[in-house]
Amino acid sequence: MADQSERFDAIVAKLRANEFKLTPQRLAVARILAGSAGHPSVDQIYTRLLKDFPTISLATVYRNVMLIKSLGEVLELGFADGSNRYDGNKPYPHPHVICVQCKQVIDPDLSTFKNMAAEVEKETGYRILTHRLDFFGICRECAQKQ
Amino acid sequence: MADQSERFDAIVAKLRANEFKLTPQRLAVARILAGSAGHPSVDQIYTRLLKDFPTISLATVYRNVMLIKSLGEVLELGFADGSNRYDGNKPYPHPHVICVQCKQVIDPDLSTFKNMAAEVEKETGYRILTHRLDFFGICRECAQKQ
DNA sequence: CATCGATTGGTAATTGGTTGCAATTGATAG
DNA sequence: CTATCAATTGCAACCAATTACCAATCGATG
Repeated sequence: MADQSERFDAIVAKLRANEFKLTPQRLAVARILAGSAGHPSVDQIYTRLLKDFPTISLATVYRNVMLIKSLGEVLELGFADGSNRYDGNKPYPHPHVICVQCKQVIDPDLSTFKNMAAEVEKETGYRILTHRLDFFGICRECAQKQ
Repeated sequence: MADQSERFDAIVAKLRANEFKLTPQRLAVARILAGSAGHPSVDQIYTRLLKDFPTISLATVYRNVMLIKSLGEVLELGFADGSNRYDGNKPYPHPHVICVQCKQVIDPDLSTFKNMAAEVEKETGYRILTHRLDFFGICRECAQKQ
């Protein structure tokens, strides 16, 4: 995992560079995204922020996550069921492992996943822009609860 | 690509084994899925069927695709934008390459993607059930049209 | 050929994440 | 202190793929 405060600083720098105001709500969203513990959904970010900002609006969280995403500082993981998870800690494509029961999302360390995009370009003639590699399974905790 | 008629026969065998009636509409859906040329959406299957079955209902296509999917004979590729593509030719997880412009979906031949699920299980302690590997890019045809 | 449950066709309803909008707030400059 | 204006709030509305519903029809069987 990348350093959390470094990532926070990078996001804030991008916001500054594009002359967006640094409101407390916006900074709080940035701080959570910089950590991205568990790859939170917008709703989870919203819930966490309610403690410090009891009147914050869900719309505000949406807008700020989208704003930071538009600056390239957060990776959006959209799933077929309509749910979205966000990773501002490593805002570039990388493999994920998702527990289908508790919905936890973690980053595995894969030694073998290298230059596969290059191989695909050679094989297919496509110009590859991005990719997704997701593994779906049951985490240790959920397996024990059975 | 697996043999189309073999796949069709396999799907029909599964339908028979589970005592579902072999209606013309159902068989036609099975035939398209067995080929899965271009990894069609439900709507694309529906449009193709309109030529032979001018009164077929979209609901019928949905029902039969879902039925064949429930028998494990078709792979569903759900995307974050809500679109779904189906592959009854290779109904097991495998890599895909998607053109973000024309939405064409093809199957690349990847030599390096092997036993990655096993590596993930070892690394994370998860019991891996399935996976998705998607590359998004621009196909040759769309690249030239620019 | 008769029977009966499965299937079909046509359409309305659903769904829940996301966005639009009017009103309000709050930070900043003068 | 006041004016200004972007940001935020709170809620209503959206939206399109999918599902539910039900009467009419069909497939399989003996």
